Amino acid sequence: MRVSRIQAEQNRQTVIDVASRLFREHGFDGIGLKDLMKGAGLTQGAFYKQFASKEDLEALASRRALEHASRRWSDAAAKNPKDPLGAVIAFYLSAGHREERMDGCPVVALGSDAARQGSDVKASFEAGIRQYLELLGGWLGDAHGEDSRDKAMAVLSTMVGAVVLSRAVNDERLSKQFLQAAAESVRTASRTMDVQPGPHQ
Amino acid sequence: MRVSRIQAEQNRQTVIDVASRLFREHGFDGIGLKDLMKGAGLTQGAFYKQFASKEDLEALASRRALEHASRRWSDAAAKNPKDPLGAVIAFYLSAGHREERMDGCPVVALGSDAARQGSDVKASFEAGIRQYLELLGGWLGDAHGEDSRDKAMAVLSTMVGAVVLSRAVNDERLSKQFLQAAAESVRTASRTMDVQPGPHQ
DNA sequence: ATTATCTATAGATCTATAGATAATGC
DNA sequence: ATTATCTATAGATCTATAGATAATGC
Repeated sequence: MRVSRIQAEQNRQTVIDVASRLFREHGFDGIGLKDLMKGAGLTQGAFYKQFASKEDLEALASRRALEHASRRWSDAAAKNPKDPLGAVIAFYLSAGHREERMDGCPVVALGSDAARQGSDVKASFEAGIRQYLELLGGWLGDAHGEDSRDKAMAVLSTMVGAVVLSRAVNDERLSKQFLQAAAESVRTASRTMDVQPGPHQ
Repeated sequence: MRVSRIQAEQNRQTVIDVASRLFREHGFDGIGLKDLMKGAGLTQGAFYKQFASKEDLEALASRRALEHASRRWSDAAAKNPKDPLGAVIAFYLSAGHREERMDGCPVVALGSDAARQGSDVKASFEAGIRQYLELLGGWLGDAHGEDSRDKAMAVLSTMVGAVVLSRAVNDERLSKQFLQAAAESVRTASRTMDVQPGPHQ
C-alpha cells in the first residue's frame, strides 16, 4: 500500500489541485473529504497523513487557485501586450468565465465563503488579491503611484462584483448586461487615466 | 403543544427572519435546521409543517434579506435627498457594514453561495438586485435610459465587489482601501454623468 | 376533528482517528 | 524500520419523517 516519497508528494499536489477546483464548484462546506480524496484517486483515510485538517487544505487549495488565476491574467496580458487590460477584461467579463465556476476566479467563486473562514484562508486570498492588484496597477498608468493603486482596487472591485452578480441571477439577459456594463465602465476608467493625469499631482 | 394560527404564522415569519441572518453569517451550508429553529425558539420537528425543504427556506430567507437591504437603501436616501447616492455609499462602503455580515448586504454575504443554488434562490436574488438597480438608476441622472442603467450596473458591481474583497483579506489597511477606492470611483462616475451627457444620444 | 409543535429516530454524511497492510528506504 | 495508504469505525451532525401531545377551531 505504501508509495514512494515522490509519488506521495505528487498525490499531495493532486489533492490540492482537485480541492482547488471542487471547493470552487461546491463551496468549502459543500464537499466532504471523502469526495475530495476520491477526486484524486485516493481514499479518505490517506488524508490526515498529508494535511492537518480540512481547513488546512482549504487554505492550500485557495492559494493554489489564486496562483493559477493570476497566472491566467499574466498569460492573457502577454498574448496582447498592446492592451493587456483589454485582454483580461475580454475573458474575465465573458459568459464563458461566468459559466466555469470550477476553473474561474476563486474570489468570485469563494469570496463570500472566504469571509467566514479563518486567517489562513484569508491569507491565501490576500496574497492572490495583491497579485491581481500589482498586475492591474501596472496596466493603469504606472507613473501616479497612489492613484493607480486606487484605480486598480476600484477596477478589481468592479470586475469581481460583476461576475458575482452575473452568477446570482436567473435571467441570461440581465446576467450578460452586468458583464458588459462592467467592461464598458472599466475601459472608460482606464482611458480616463491615460488622457488625464488626475487631481493628484 | 398546538398554537393559534396567528401565532403559527408569526413563528413562520420569525424563522424566516432568523434564517435570513444566520444564513448570511454562516452560509447556506454552514448552519443546520436544528440551529435555525432554535434561533426562533422552536425545535427541528416543527420545520416541515412550515417549509417544504431547507432549500425552500433558503429562497424565502434570501428574499427577506434582500427586501430589508433595499429598504435600507431607500431609508438612507430619504434621509439625505440632496445626495441619495452619497448616503448609500457612506454606509455600504464603510468598515461598519464590512463587519456586520449577519445584517449586511446579502449579495456580499451569500453571492458566491447563491451561484451554486437552484433557480428559486436565484430568483430571490434577482428580484433584490433589480430593486437595487432601480434605486441606483434613479440617482444616476434619469434622462438617459439605457445609459443610466448600464451605469447603475457598473456602480452596483463596484460596491458589491469592494465589500467582498474587503472581507476576504486579513490586512485592515488593505481592506479599508478597497472601500475607500470604490467610494471614490463611484463618486467620480456619478459626477461624470451629471456634467457630461456621455457619448450616447 | 384538526393541527402546530414536540420528542424520537432513520439513514446518510461529516471530520477525524485507529489499526492493518504492503511497499519503500535505509 | 518506516510510512503512505487502506479499511473500519467513533462520535457528531445533517435532512427528513413518524408518532405523540395538547391546544385550537369548528
